[in-house]
Amino acid sequence: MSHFSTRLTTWQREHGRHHLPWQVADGYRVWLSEIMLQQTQVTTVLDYYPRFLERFPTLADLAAAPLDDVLALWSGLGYYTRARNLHACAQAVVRDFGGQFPPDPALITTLPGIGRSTAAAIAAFSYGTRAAILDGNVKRVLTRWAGIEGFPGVKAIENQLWTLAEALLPEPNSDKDIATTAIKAHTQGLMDLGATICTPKNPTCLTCPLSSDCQARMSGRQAELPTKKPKKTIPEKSTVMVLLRNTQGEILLERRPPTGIWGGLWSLPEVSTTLSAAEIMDQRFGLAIELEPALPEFIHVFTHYRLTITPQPAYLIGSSALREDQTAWFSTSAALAAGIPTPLRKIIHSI
DNA sequence: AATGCGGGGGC
DNA sequence: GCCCCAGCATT
Repeated sequence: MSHFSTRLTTWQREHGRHHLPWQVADGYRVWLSEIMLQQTQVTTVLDYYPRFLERFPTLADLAAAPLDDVLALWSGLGYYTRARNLHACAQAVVRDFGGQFPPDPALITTLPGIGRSTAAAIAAFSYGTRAAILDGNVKRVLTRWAGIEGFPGVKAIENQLWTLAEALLPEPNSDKDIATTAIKAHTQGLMDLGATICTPKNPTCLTCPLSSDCQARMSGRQAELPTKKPKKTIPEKSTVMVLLRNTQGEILLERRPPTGIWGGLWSLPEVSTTLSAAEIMDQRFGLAIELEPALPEFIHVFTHYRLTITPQPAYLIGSSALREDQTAWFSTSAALAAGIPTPLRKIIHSI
């Protein structure tokens, strides 16, 4: 029986994915893909990635751009801290590393938005650096192959998986080209195996290069491993979003605080109930408004809570003058082109 | 060590 | 509905 990594890399070269747009030895493109792919499926990223690269062809372009432009292109992708860190990271790479990612993962992890696994992926794909990744795919492959019980999100299990991932890396090779090629095929192989063979449900073990000594397969525990995340009931929340339009049909948007949900995005002002909407809008923005009938409420689901949103249309009575720079009037087309959360996109499309 | 942070694909 | 996705930062 050949070594784990030998079987994996051989399989990857024959059956793995080779035509994803970020499979290039270019630190900028690799990094961008890795950030977009954090907790986000390949099919989703395939939609955003080319648009982003078209607007920001180089890392220097991204570093020089306004954050708002970055958020606009990230709109709908979620986890918006990633976009803010992406922008800050581009500037840090220009400032500290002359515009190129260093090949050492220990240096790469110091950059904003890049943790241990992402740093290893960037180093491995860009330079062939010998470093282990540990994403959702790898956790699934390794817990099954080694028969590791316990939710992989728990620190002790995760540490165990990191140790195993390191131990399974291809042996160092004095031939630099052989070594880098092996690292790339190994790293890509783990991801490809998790995505196409060792899937969460109904893994196709018959075509898996690791099945002969896979502990889960040998004991028929493919469905039990990896151990599921403990379930928790998610809370229900509700909000009223004030859809205020001026005489030109523009919408009042407010920039959200940099941290918390939808951090840094433009969104509608929120109030707790429709009853207090007019009063709050007067107090907070100095705007006199008149309410219209509320639009149908709808539910927006997050990973950690469900939010019932009531869109509350209103029109302006007096002046449209704004006293804060965190608020602004947007035409509907300008709003759709800005960094806004998905529910607001939905509301604008409904009016 | 646990929690917050989006949105959607796929079943 | 439910599970989970090329995780990280913060507490």
